[in-house]
Amino acid sequence: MQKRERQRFNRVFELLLASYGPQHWWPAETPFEVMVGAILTQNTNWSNVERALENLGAVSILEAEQILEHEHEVLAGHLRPSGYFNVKARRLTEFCEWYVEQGGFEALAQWPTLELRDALLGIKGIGPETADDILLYAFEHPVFVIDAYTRRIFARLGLLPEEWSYEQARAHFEETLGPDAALYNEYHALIVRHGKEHCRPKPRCAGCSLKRLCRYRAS
DNA sequence: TACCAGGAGAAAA
DNA sequence: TTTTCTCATGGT
Repeated sequence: MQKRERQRFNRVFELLLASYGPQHWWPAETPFEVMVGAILTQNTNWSNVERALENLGAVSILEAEQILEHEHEVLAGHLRPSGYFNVKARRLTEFCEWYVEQGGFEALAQWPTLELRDALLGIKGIGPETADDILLYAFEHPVFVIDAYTRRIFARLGLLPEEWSYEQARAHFEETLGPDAALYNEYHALIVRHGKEHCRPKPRCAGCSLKRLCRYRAS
């Protein structure tokens, strides 16, 4: 059963990779920038996040200590293009306070996966998807990221029940594919690429150019 | 004009 | 416990 499921998941990955090629994720210069991007991209188009990151980079506040030196209004002003700027300024500040308290990247890189995940989920504003983005793309832990595109695409392919919780879906991907951070990295990036281009909420995959992928069904 | 975008937490039912 | 509401800019 699991072997068959693994073949299905691998087939989808092969089709995506053949269609789009390697995505070289995450689009960031440093692990900390990955973390900032993961918070800013919550329910927001990435192009808007890039504007906010450019604003932060332009005034040299792309390090945790630098972010903490700024007032909420100043930080929120730089984050404005990413939307929800007041919420995200608070979330980014709370995250940076924790990050600095723990000793920064080098210290956190020594933590076991589950311990780090639990700690991240304990920070207000860091939910499961954001935590897993950070774990996978900043710390290279083998954690599969489940986002809206993953749910939509795999539900339409008949490979993921829509009613499953985040943790159920993540466990299913990880048990099916086996622990492989490099694979998870590329797979999630390809899912987002395909989701952006061909799998919008409505209409259901009409006009999708990936005929073989979108016709693929578990059988 | 309406919809959508790489969520999360608080409030209400 | 589950559902609904709020946060907000920018592109299509």
